[in-house]
Amino acid sequence: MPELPEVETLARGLQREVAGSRVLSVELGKTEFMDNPAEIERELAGTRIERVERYGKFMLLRLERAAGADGVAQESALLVHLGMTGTMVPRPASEPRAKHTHLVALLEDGRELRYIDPRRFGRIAWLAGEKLRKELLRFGADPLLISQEEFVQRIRGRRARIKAMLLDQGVLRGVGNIYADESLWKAKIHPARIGARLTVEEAKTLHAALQQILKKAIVLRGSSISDFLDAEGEPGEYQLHHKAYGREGKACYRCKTPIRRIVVAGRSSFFCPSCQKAPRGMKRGRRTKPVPRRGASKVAAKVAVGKG
DNA sequence: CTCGATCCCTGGACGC
DNA sequence: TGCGTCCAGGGATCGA
Repeated sequence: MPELPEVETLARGLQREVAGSRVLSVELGKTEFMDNPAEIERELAGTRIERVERYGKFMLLRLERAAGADGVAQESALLVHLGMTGTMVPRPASEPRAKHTHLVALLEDGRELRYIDPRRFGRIAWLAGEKLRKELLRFGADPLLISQEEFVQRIRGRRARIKAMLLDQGVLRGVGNIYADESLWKAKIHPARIGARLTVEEAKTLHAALQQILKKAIVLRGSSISDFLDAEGEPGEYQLHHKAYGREGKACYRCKTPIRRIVVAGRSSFFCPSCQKAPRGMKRGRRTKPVPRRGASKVAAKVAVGKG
């Protein structure tokens, strides 16, 4: 699945391969996962891709500035989310198109930039000006840029489970299931722990673990799980370094205890039951056991208005 | 606020 | 070999 390291890898590849190219024409396949297919086709055709960058799990194809409805030039971009199985690759136009190719942008040098996505869990949108700005503001901090202080403050400021928080794109943009589990394993924190109950030390450790893992994964060009390939068609290698994700029943690399899989925040969560101690009140097997909260009355809820 | 459930979708794994 | 079934999972949405 493309998460931050995979998207970063692909965005860097596309920056090398297609930045500066002009799009001559556009062909669309299945379009129900696109925000506004007609607009995408119209706006992309004839424009120039100025640069490609990563934003969370999105790739941003920054486009040449063009006049908006009011005649004033505004910034615009094609937002591409790869979902579970999406990829975007430049290929010679003469090469047969892969099955599930849903967007094809013909470039002036005779290549085509192709978006391929069997499951269509991805998203493609064209946005400009204020709409673009507002869309980007929906997302939280970049996990590679967030300071330790801010990370600790955010994590400890909420009562959601840490796994859910790591996956919440409004908190951190770009972390998905693999890297959430890997960083929690490295930091020795159970995925079902409540964020607000982490110690400052634990939160600091998690911040460091997350950044180290993401950086290493980028160096190794991401994890190739469901046939992820970079812009050159090469698989990543980080999947060979996974310590928790996908290792149910296998020995923990630290203590030999078999790795377990539970569902947290609706997602498979792999962890070492020995290194990553379960929070109190969550003993084995028992799910749906909410921690009783003192003082969380309706009165308190009513007062809690007017907070961002 | 936070939760779980449900839906979207296809391919791969598995059982017979 | 060829079915049918189950499952994976990011994100939107909805009800609790």
